[in-house]
Amino acid sequence: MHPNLIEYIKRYVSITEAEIAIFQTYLHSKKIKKKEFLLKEGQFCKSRYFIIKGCVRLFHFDNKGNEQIIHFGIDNWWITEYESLINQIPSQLNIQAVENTELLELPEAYFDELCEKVPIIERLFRKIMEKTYIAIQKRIEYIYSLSGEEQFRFFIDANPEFTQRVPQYMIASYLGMSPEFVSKVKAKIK
Amino acid sequence: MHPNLIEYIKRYVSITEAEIAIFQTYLHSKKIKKKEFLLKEGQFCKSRYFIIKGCVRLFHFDNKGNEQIIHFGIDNWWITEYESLINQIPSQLNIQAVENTELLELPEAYFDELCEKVPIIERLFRKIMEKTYIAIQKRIEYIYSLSGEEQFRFFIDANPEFTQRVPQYMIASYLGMSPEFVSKVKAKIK
DNA sequence: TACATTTCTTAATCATGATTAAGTTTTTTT
DNA sequence: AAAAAAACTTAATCATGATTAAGAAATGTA
Repeated sequence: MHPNLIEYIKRYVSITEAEIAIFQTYLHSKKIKKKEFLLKEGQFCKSRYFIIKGCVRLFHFDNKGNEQIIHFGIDNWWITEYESLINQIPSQLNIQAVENTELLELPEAYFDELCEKVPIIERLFRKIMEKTYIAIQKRIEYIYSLSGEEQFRFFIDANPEFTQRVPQYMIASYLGMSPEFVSKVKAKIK
Repeated sequence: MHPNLIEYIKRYVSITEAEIAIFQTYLHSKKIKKKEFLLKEGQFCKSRYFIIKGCVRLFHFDNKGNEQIIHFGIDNWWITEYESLINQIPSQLNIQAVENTELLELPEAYFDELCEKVPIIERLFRKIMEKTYIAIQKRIEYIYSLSGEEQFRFFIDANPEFTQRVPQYMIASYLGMSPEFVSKVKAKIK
């Protein structure tokens, strides 16, 4: 198994070499080029993906036809479209590579089987979900308590790596702001 | 075990009578009166709570000293403050009863033990978290794609029971709007 | 190197929804 | 039933950040 994933897992749970070996058999690696899609609107999402290296964005088109970025994924993040994956319905969202991206794919079809063989995996994903939930709840807190300018400053302070890797207009979209406004705030900061 | 919780569990996983019986031994019932606190800022959150009947709100005070409601919990919802519970840090949020509320308390101290005895519980909570995550991600989608007026209309259409049970200014706070604005929109609807 | 595409910037105007300030209605308490 | 407190309404003014429109800079491609 890729050392990044082993290290990631060990941040959440204790796991044996044998358990890792079994987990490994359920994963296969995948590479997508910049601008390629991992999932398109209307398709069924059938896997969870661990990003070894790269960056993807999860987005949809809002009622006015504007791209709205829901969130990003970068190195050492799990990413998937839960609504499609869990409810087995067509995805309303797209997952697209922002950079050339190297992933590990964990197909959902065998996920329950894996959890029965290696119950610690169930715990791992329960804990990942809890952390993810804490993060998204904080995001809502910031949306409501900070001004647009404060949100942008906070984002670049908290995620300096994104600022390098992701075009500014995508950060604007993620933060629900117009690119023009971000440009104005940026000019003010310098 | 309370029939509401049994029914709730069965929506997510298959569970035997024996497993329910074990789960039961980890729960104790609790009642809080309207305006009483389940958790106060600064305290450590040590349990997950299942609401049998009633309504609570999870809120904090923002930088301007305004109450900001993060979310509500009503009948047949699990509620807790995950950041405090998982990271074992003092809570930044309050949980307060909006109505007299009847709960089942599941202490976190024995949660891992319970999951080892009854592994299906780990799966149950993993699945609950996934559903919860889908819901909160949709909330972010609506925040960014709907106008304030649309968000309010959508909320009351999707949650007519809340409109009856929760004061209007709390719904305003949950939606990140001023009570005056909600009042204006409501007048427009009639 | 030149051309094309993508991304970013600047500035003017406009709209949504906050704030302020009264006043009214409803609910709770005495 | 009266008084007090809590919740809601209305209307005027104001601010944040969107929209529009144009152009500049950066990046990619022939």
